[in-house]
Amino acid sequence: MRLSTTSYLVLGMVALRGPSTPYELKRATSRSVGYFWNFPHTQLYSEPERLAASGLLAVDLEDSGRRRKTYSLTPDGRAALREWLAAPTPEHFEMRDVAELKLFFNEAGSPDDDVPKLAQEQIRQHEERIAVYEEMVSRYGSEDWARPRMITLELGLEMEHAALRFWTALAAGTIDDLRREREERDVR
Amino acid sequence: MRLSTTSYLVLGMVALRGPSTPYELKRATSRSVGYFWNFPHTQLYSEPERLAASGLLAVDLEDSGRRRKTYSLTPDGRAALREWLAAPTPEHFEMRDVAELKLFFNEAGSPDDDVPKLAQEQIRQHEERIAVYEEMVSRYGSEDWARPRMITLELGLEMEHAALRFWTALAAGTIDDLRREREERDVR
DNA sequence: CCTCGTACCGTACGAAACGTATGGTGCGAT
DNA sequence: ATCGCACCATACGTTTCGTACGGTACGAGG
Repeated sequence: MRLSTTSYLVLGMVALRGPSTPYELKRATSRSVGYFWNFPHTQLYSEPERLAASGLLAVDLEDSGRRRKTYSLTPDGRAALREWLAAPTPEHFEMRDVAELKLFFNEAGSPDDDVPKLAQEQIRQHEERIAVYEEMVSRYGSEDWARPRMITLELGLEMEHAALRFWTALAAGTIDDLRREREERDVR
Repeated sequence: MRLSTTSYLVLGMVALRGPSTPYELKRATSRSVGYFWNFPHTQLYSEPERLAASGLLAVDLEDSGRRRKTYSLTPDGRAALREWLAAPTPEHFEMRDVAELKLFFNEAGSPDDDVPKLAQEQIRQHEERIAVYEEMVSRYGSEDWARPRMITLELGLEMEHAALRFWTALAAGTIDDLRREREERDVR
């Protein structure tokens, strides 16, 4: 069976807390590790079931009252967790930011200038951020950050300035690139 | 029809570039706006189709050679984009970071200390990062960052210290909380 | 007691996203 | 002229998402 990151999150959480019910896992993750790996709470009901089916968790059913399942780690589960922890980690992380998206399209404008500008306030905030980024870049030095597809901000100490350079460069450059590309096409 | 963020990304991109084929969109997004909103390239084939079905894009089929569809913005599409840009933006962004997850479970250890520690080098990097975060926090001040469920790091100028405080606090505190919770239960 | 309200807890299910795998197309090099 | 490779498009099975609903305990107020 194929294990996703969410699977390991469950495994890790059960290892951490000992035998747990889905609801307990939900409470324990929501304000901690959930920040690094977000998912709907329904996964905490379905995922342990999958893991139990593969023998990585053991189930214990409540005999009375509320239907409730308590999951605990099996030796196999512990081994899987251990293996995952030991395995090399991808050097990128993913992010999805609606606000930055909007700013992107706003800055870019549309061919006939018909896309509405965002509120002044939002733009001001954006500019402040850019300024902060630039200051940070100058503090941490600069480097090439380009990466193929998929998320891809550098991790570790590199993270800060890679991310910041990225944002800065994006706001400063890429939009011009797109404009240029468009004008070239329009000439033909 | 329900529009997702990806829908608006397509709309915005077509507004930006003018009439485009999916492949052109793919190239244009992959190294720019795709960083803020990642998705598989197949979406750039299916999503415009959906949008065309709702009349937000117009399709133009190539008559010869390679089967190719060129999409362009309709007035309705432009209106939808405009509406989205004008609408209030959620103040959070999402992230998914496997490395931070691993560090979390590593630091936490397991009840019987049977989960393997990560390599020294990874831990060193983590500690360096924490140090940087703490320095930044002290530069930008501090504030409460707690948030309900769902990703939720503050956006804007707040972003840096909220995110940094979060990481710092997480590494320093939450794990102890979980340990404590576990021990309490074990006593009973 | 006993009901009613409310916070707590669990799951079903349709819709969307994902990602791999595959197959066609054109163009330049040999 | 054909071969090879980069370019481009889509099908389709799997996973994830998130909403919406339904049951369960427990305490407050009658």
